[in-house]
Amino acid sequence: MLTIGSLGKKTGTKVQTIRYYEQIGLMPEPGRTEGGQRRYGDAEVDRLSFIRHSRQLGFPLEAIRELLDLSDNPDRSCHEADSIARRQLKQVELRMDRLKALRTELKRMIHECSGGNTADCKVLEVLRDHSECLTDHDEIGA
Amino acid sequence: MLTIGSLGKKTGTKVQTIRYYEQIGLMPEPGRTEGGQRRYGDAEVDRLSFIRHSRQLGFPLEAIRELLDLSDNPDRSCHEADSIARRQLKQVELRMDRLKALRTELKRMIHECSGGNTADCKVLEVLRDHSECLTDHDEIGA
DNA sequence: CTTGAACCTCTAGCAACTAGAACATTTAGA
DNA sequence: TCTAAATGTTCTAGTTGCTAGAGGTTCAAG
Repeated sequence: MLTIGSLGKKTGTKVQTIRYYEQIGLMPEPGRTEGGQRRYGDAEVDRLSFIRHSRQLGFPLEAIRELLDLSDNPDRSCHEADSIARRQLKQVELRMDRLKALRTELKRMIHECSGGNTADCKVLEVLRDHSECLTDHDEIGA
Repeated sequence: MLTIGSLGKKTGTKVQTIRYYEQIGLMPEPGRTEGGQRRYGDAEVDRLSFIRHSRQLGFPLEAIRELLDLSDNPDRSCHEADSIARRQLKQVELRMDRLKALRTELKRMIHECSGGNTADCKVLEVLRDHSECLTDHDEIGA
């Protein structure tokens, strides 16, 4: 039986995060000691690892909820899990494209900066002038 | 003199967002009509464009605050603006690296999925098994 | 003068945690 | 067995960068 702290260490998860997952129903309510402390078994280690790994792959918690659901019902079609993963791949590729464009523009603007004072700073100039900009995405924040 | 709505249209910013920027002190408090409605001039268009463009390049609002500050003081060294931009470039490159690893793993897991039911779904299997994982970044969510 | 679009403030919500206060329990050593 | 430190508990509020809604006011056109 693991304490919440050792579960956290085993899975690379902060204690607060585990409690948060419990609160939103991603993790089950675990057993407690007499004194009221949480105690976990192997099933919880597995489940939390699954969640963390999925998070590292960028899946949003709602997608993970679905995936866990699928995982709990071994007779359902694999199709759904596959399509969730494909959706996620698309997101990742979209973000990569956007980041590529950003990198290009950032590099250009840094490259052209030659020091001096801000009056003729290329960085600021580029930011001021939107016209040469390659990126006209509506979405923001990579 | 522009209303908040037309300023928004000109700069591709939602009205709520403009008011939010004002609230956190990124945009100045504008003049008002007798009836209390905001009215903007050219300076505000420029400032908001600067902000939006910077946001599109992924700069966090705090960095933009610094950049605006530099921009307001033309005699200060360009060095600071440059280093903010470089910091941002580093962030972007870091994110790209991470996304590349994620894409690889997602592709692998989708590729290996052959249909059937979830009992032997590769997607779920990969998520369950952390051992083959390429990504062991602490940070999450690309 | 009326109508309807656009404005106003204020509050709450989103994702996915993170941090802190104030207190309780557990565990290992003396 | 006692005690002190480490770890646990709940609860609330903060983070970032907005977005949405309620409920009311102002503006400009016809």
